[in-house]
Amino acid sequence: MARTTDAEGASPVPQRLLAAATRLFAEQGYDRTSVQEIVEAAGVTKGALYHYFGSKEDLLQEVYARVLRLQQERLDAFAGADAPVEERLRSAAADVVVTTIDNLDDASIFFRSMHHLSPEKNKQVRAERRRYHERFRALVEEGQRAGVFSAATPADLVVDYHFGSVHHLSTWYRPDGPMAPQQVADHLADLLLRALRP
Amino acid sequence: MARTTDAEGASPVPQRLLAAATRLFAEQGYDRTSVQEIVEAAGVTKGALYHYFGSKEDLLQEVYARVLRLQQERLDAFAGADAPVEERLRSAAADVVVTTIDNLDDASIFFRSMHHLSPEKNKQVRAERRRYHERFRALVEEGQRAGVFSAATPADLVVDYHFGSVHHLSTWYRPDGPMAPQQVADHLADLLLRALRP
Amino acid sequence: MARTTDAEGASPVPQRLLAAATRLFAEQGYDRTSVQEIVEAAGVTKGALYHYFGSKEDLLQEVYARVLRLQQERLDAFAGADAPVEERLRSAAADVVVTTIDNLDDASIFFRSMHHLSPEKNKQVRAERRRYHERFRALVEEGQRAGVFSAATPADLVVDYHFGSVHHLSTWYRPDGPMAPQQVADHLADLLLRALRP
Amino acid sequence: MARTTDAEGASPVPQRLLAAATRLFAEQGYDRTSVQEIVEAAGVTKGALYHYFGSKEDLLQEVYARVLRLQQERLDAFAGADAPVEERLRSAAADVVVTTIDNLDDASIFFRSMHHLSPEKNKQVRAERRRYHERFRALVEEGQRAGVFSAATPADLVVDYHFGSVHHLSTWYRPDGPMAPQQVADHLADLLLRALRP
DNA sequence: TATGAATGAGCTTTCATTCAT
DNA sequence: AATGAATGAAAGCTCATTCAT
Repeated sequence: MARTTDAEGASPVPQRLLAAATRLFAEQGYDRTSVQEIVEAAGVTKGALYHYFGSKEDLLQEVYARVLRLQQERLDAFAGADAPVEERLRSAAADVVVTTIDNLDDASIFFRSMHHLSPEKNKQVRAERRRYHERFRALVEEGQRAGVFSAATPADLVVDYHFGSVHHLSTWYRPDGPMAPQQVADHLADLLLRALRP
Repeated sequence: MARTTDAEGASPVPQRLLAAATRLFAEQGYDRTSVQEIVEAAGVTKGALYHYFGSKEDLLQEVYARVLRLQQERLDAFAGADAPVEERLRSAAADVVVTTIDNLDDASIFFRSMHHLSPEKNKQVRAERRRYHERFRALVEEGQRAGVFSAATPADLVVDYHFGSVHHLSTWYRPDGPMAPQQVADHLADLLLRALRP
Repeated sequence: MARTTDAEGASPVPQRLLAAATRLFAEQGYDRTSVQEIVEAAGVTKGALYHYFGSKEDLLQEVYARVLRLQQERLDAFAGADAPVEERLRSAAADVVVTTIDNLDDASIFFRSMHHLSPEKNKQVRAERRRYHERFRALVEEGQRAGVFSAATPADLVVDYHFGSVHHLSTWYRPDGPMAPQQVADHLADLLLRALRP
Repeated sequence: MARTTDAEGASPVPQRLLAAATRLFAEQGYDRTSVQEIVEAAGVTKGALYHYFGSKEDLLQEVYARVLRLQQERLDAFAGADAPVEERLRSAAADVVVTTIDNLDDASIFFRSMHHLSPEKNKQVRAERRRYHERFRALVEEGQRAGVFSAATPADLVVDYHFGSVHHLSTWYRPDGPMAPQQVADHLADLLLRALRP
């Protein structure tokens, strides 16, 4: 009866399905992953999947929702801390790197599979994504207004510059490589802060 | 025979197929694009496609090959110019942004569909990609050795930092938005150079 | 008889299920109607349905049984009345038209979905149907023996001729059309009686 | 390798598919017939079916189109003949009965499966059906104006009365029964003409 | 009396690819 | 050089029914 690690008995069925889907979507991409593979990995049948999720796409959306919620919570915590703005930006910028590396699966899916969502759901995800972006941008603008950050570059562009590098992590970062997640995070946050020096 | 895309006097059919495939892959993704759609868009039949290309995947590889060759040529030109290293880096960094925006289709495909290539072909593409990365890194290292760039961050990471933002362009840049390609390019190059200030 | 909507609370669960099934089978056909739709329309769950009915097919059979019982009762009343045979035939022939129009849903199901019943149940329904046919035929034969109806056509065929037109009603009759049910009934009964003139 | 009677080699693939579908739809109904059954009966694969027909529904529509064309042609011939109106109506009314009996499969499908067509296609079929009805009605009206038919009943209703009995044939007529198709046809046409006597 | 999670078989349709011509 | 009929495997999804509670 032994199946894969996500197999039966361990946790409630919806969670098992979500975990299996996350791993497989990240490994193979959304289109290349069949519903059959997902249910086999989760140790259930198709009927069970469709009992809990309306469609394969719904499963993808749930993955997104979970990631977005998590990242937003962390950003809010770091951005709202009681510290100078440059420290808050640095710690938030580094944290998103570490979190992303710790969940490279989620990150791969995030940037690669967004276009598989229906327009409607895509809009929803983009809206939440926007909230995240804006919270980060507000940090940059706060520093620019305070004069501790250069205002030479529009804050929007600064945010996209940094998140580009986060997005890119899943392309090049390897857990068995020479750099620890925290090291990478420190370097990337440092680059951001240095770019913002007045 | 003349199999390459821009070669002399080749039949227009392969080019038409390549162009159609590029557009459709960018719009819908590789998996969501059927061979039938491609041949219809190119105005030929399936038999013709399989006469020129061994498989759908071959078509994708050709798209990659074309993009990679183009970008490598441009980088070589900028990096090898007769100018101070900071100017050469700035112009190369800005140029890749403009070129990417001018060919957002290619860029979308590039970062989204790489994993659809077979391991063998993937290796080939990664090798060429590596050459590109290394030429860029060499520029950074040259500046670091010369003391005009800070050496606080490993050059590799600097390159990935910048290319992350380039990669990210297809996610957020809109041609009808407020910023012209050159403006975006100048800002992003500026951020890079500022981050490298000693 | 208080059948408000099919929603919960109004009437006993089996009736609610039967009413919902009747409407949905008529609207969409037996195969196109899912058990899920039926229980939702009836405001209960699947378990409840399977508590009262052994299967989806049983539900269909109940619909048939109800219709057949009703029509047989009416025919018996009209055919056994104390009146000349031509009046009894005319009123019975007209009544089945009015009753059918008043229950077009039942009629649609009757002629369209009979083949969904298992052979066993089909036989049962056909037997009851036969009883109905024979009571009607007896009326015709009575008139033929009495010389008030022409005997040129076998009574069986006469009955099928008339019931063909009744069957056909669900194809063309529209409640919002120009003719009232009773008008249609009078015309069709008249055609039958005229065809039987010696 | 022996398959059913519709199997490979006999006739072109589309015809084989159409023939197999007609038989199966009539025997089991549209919903109960799987695409798999059709292609097996025709001795081809699913891919072949979808090469020629866009969908299962398209197959049904083709069956309809063929029947409608045939019946319209026959009616036009009989109605336009050079003979007294009562003879033309009688022969047309009898012919549709014989033709229907000769193609009981088509008739079963016709009246049982119309509602499986999409609204769009249903409209198309209804329009052609209407043409047929109107040609027949014109015959009745011609006789009514000429005074050879009673005008007591609206011509529309007369037509529906007769076609009800034709429609009904697939419910009761059995080829191995006591009456030959032509006998049934003569009786039914006779009933119609008798009902129309002034 | 009633729930609803779970099953497993079956459904229609899509698609990259082959091959005789 | 090019066609297009045909394949065969796999896809996402539906559904009547069961059963522990």
